[in-house]
Amino acid sequence: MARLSDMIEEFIKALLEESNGQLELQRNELADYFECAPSQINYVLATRFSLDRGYYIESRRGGGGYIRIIRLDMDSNDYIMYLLKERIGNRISQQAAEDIIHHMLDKGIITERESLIMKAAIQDKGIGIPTSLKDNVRASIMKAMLTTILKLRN
Amino acid sequence: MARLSDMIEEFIKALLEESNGQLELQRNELADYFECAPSQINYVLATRFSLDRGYYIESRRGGGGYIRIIRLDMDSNDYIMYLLKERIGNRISQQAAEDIIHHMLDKGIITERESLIMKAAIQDKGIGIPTSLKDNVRASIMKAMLTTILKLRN
DNA sequence: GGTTATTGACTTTCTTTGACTTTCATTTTT
DNA sequence: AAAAATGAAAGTCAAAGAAAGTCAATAACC
Repeated sequence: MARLSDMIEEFIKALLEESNGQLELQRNELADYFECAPSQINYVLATRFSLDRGYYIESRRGGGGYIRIIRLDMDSNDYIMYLLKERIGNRISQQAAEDIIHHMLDKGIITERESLIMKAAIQDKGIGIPTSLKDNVRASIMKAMLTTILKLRN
Repeated sequence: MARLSDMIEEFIKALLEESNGQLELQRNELADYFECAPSQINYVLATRFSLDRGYYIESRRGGGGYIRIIRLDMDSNDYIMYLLKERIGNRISQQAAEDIIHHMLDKGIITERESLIMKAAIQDKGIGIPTSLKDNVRASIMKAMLTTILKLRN
């Protein structure tokens, strides 16, 4: 039972592929095409095309409005440095960490197997301690793994 | 009069047979089919399709949700099963964990890169919390990663 | 009597929808 | 020409819907 959101995600990714990582679309048009509420498009953008997943969104309202989706393309080493120095502080949610791992896989920094091992390591369920500390422990683990990956690349 | 749980177990096993050891199902659908409470399905999964018995379960909630059941190849994975069931309890030292990872690398179960990522994830330094809990957290993480690897080797 | 099954109420997670708001461009009034 | 009205977008947020999870109470079976 394919989810609508997944179909829209695939559709947008195919368009991005064709158009070299950047595209503009009309929210209502797309909603019409998929016969859904316009706000469904926002949901897909928020959950599947977030910054952590490596996309940047710009838009404009009013007549002639649009939504522009940009696939970010940073050098992999720079990206990992950015994650270590800026993105991950001393706490990070499971969702955000998963999105980052997803993105690293997308960029070919890690293999699929590696991505699954990493996701296992940062799971709430995996980290068996008080919720208040989970995000902190997760941040530490994530940074330790990223540091290792960075080393591997140099 | 065979017990309901046994019937459901048989049913799922037959499906697994047909589908080469991996299948996806809808909890409510199956519960409807057997005219039982949905939570009965969870009971069957917990008691008959546990990791101990060689199955791995994944699921997702919400619209388009599912339950995925994966039959693991117990024979070729007996070392990992041993680790999960016997060797690693609810605590493990960094040294012991590293030894295990090293051994898995030696046996060709994981790649060198994977071994380094795993070691990063279970380092004392990686896990930034009170020493008293470190060994417990490490055990959880280790088991989560091993479980994932089990699935990968299927 | 103790273990194993079954059920149901409640919770959590993820998705979809719709009502309402904001922003911008164009057209109409004054 | 400036101001006001209109219409055409996109944004927000909360409610409804669609699954699966949890847990404790009861029931059934050795």
